[in-house]
Amino acid sequence: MVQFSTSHLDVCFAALSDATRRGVLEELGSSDASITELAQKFQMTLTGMKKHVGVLEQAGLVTTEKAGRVRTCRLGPSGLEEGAAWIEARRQIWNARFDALDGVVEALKREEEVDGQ
Amino acid sequence: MVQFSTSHLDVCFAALSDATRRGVLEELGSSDASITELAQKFQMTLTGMKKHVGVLEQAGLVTTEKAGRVRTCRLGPSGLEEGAAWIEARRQIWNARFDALDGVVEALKREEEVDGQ
DNA sequence: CGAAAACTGAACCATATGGTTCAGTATCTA
DNA sequence: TAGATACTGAACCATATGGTTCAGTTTTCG
Repeated sequence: MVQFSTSHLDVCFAALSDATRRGVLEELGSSDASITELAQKFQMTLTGMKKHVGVLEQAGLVTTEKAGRVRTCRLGPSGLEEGAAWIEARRQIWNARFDALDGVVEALKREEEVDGQ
Repeated sequence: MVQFSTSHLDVCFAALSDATRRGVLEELGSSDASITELAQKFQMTLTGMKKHVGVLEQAGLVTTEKAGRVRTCRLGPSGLEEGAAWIEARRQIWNARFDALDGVVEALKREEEVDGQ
């Protein structure tokens, strides 16, 4: 069974709960960027953006590296895995419960078989 | 392309960023519960737990119904769908980028294979 | 060298969050 | 009807969050 490191899920989901930070992740999905570039894109001071990047970094969602004056931000190596795993595990229980309530027992049965529970 | 209702993702991820609330969701995954029961389980005042339930309800993750004195909480009908969809979409970009970069991706791939559990 | 660019850190501010207590209200139940 | 149970709401508190400004520091470049 997967063990969820509680505190990391905290910071991971908290990082994702801000629209600006999700925007930064999308931005970095298409290309790496400096703090300055991100700050301009999101109409924010350098300092403000640096804080957001700090939060994302803390959550393992991005990594940064400074070369000369410029700190370059890129997507982290596996940041979303844990959060995705937690959500997927919950979703199985979720859907099983609603299938049962709807009277559509097929999915539930299948879940139970796989689950070994 | 999927359009993500920004403000709902905000409240959804924010709701998930607290360990107590994730615990409540797990609890409700096995059975419905009253505010009192949840408060006892998580060693918290009624008022405190009611706030947490309020946050989860706002996020669409639980629904509640009051019968007599007792408010019963249960899992909401589709609360995690949007968050899960956002994460999955990001993960594809994520993984594509790391596939291109090579490196740490092996472990990540293995995770994905096991994911079908 | 000297000035501009890019970041960093401290300090500040308003608001939100996670929790409490206390004082209700509504609903059982004896 | 009286008292216990279950919740509700207001008020409060400490800390966190999202943002700012301002005053640096380090690099780059003419």
